[in-house]
Amino acid sequence: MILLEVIKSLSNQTRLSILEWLKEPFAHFPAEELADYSPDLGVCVSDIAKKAGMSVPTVSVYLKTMLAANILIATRKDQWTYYKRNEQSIQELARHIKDNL
Amino acid sequence: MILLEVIKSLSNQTRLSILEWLKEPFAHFPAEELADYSPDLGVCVSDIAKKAGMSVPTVSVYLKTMLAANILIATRKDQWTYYKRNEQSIQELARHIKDNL
DNA sequence: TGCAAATTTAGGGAATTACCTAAATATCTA
DNA sequence: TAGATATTTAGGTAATTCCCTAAATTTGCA
Repeated sequence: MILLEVIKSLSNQTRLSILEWLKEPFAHFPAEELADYSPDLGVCVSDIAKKAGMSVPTVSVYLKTMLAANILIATRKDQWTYYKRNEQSIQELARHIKDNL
Repeated sequence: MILLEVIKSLSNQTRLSILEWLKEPFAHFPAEELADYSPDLGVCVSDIAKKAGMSVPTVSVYLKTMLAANILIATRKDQWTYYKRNEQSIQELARHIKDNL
């Protein structure tokens, strides 16, 4: 884990919020959009962009940044890319800060 | 704790390194400079700046940023300002990421 | 094949951050 | 009080980040 990369991927309010929204999708996204939601997949880019009130390209890049830091997991299915949290990496981050920072 | 503020204060390699150096001052600063070192106080600004290879003003601002985020503790003594880690806050950060992020 | 929907990639302006030097301030000491 | 040392504040340039629109790509489907 490259700590600086992970921290940078979280050093923006929108990206931090996305991570929180994905913790409980049903609490943050309209039910229609989650019609065929699965915890395996997560939420697609355009739904996240709508929630963030930002353009799809901006959010797409944000998600890729977090994916590169291994904080999110992406799955392409048909024409959608779904993102979910990487709970293991988030716990690893907490552990790393606790023990090594 | 304002998570974003804390994360931003750590989102720079130099600031991250400073936090690590302060974990074990004797492993990272010349013994002469630590002649009257005390864990209560920590290390002074100019010693940290020298170690970082950066100007004193830059490092002074960096340290203030981390102080504002409550990740460091500052003590003014005579004409020196000493900085040490705020271990409690660092553990609180780890806990916050573990439980709330 | 060809259109439609979702996403990604490119390109660019605005805002923020990085980091410097110079100047101002604080504090000790002669 | 004057000088020396440490730090902070101010001010500026360069690099990076933010976040947009336009264009290109991917994939499903008629």
